Amino acid sequence: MLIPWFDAHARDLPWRRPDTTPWGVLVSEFMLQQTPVGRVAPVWAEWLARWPTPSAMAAAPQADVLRAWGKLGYPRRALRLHAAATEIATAHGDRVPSELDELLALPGVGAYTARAVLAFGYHRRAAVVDTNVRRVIARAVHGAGDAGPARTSADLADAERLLPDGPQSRAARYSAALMELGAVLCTASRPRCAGCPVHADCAWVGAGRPEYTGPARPTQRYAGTDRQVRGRLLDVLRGAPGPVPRSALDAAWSDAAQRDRCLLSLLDDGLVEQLDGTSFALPGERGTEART
DNA sequence: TAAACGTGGCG
DNA sequence: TCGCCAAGTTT
Repeated sequence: MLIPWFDAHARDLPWRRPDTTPWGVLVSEFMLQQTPVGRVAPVWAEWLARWPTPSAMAAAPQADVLRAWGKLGYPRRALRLHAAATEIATAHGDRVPSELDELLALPGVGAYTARAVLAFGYHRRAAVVDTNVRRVIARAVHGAGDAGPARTSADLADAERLLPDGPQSRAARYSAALMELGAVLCTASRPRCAGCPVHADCAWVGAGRPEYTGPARPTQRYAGTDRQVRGRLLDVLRGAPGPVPRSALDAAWSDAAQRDRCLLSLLDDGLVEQLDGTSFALPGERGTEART
């Protein structure tokens, strides 16, 4: 019932097209780590057109990759994807690995992304546990109002137990369907149980849809945080055609102590390079003259 | 294990 | 307006 529903209602996302390569899937999964589908789609298309293979991306300077990443957020992901591309190009013959342990060894690839590549890139039997699947399992299997704190190995075991027997491609499709269910129907707020293909078997519905009772997720602020300051600084570098003088970065945030601390952390993360005493640039940037 | 890590849309 | 939330990973 879940797969037929998916057959009929799956969103037409660009990375789901049949001609998408495992590399295309890997790129999409990096971008989708904490960034909504709607913002990823246009950027993903540009990336695949520009860098259709891992080696193509590996050949690009990090600065180009960071600019192309734009405002997707968490730019360390762009650096890790570039590093993964380099490793795939040099150590895997330019082919995205199709073994779980090899995928997990790539920078920026964790339990979710590795299995997503197996399922969506290679149509292999793999349980994917993301925020959507965690919520669906919490409700449909355990009758809870929502997923509480991470229970990583238990969720993975639950998800694996749900996978249908038979061809691996069918289990892979089931994984996609489970995610889709959480993304479009079994949503965090106001789930649309009417029209849910597993409504009749849902433990949460069976229990009368009880409220979530677990601990509240810690609310994370953004305004005034180092994350915002780092974002501002990086935005200056992305927007400039080349290296910028320190004064350009100084203008991005008034609190000098916080600004300096954040610049140091960006340098430490490899997201920014210092070219000389007074000029800064995205890593791998060509050109040496600072512009005002 | 908890905290850090960007950004923007929506109710 | 503002809190919530979005296909996580790393340290």
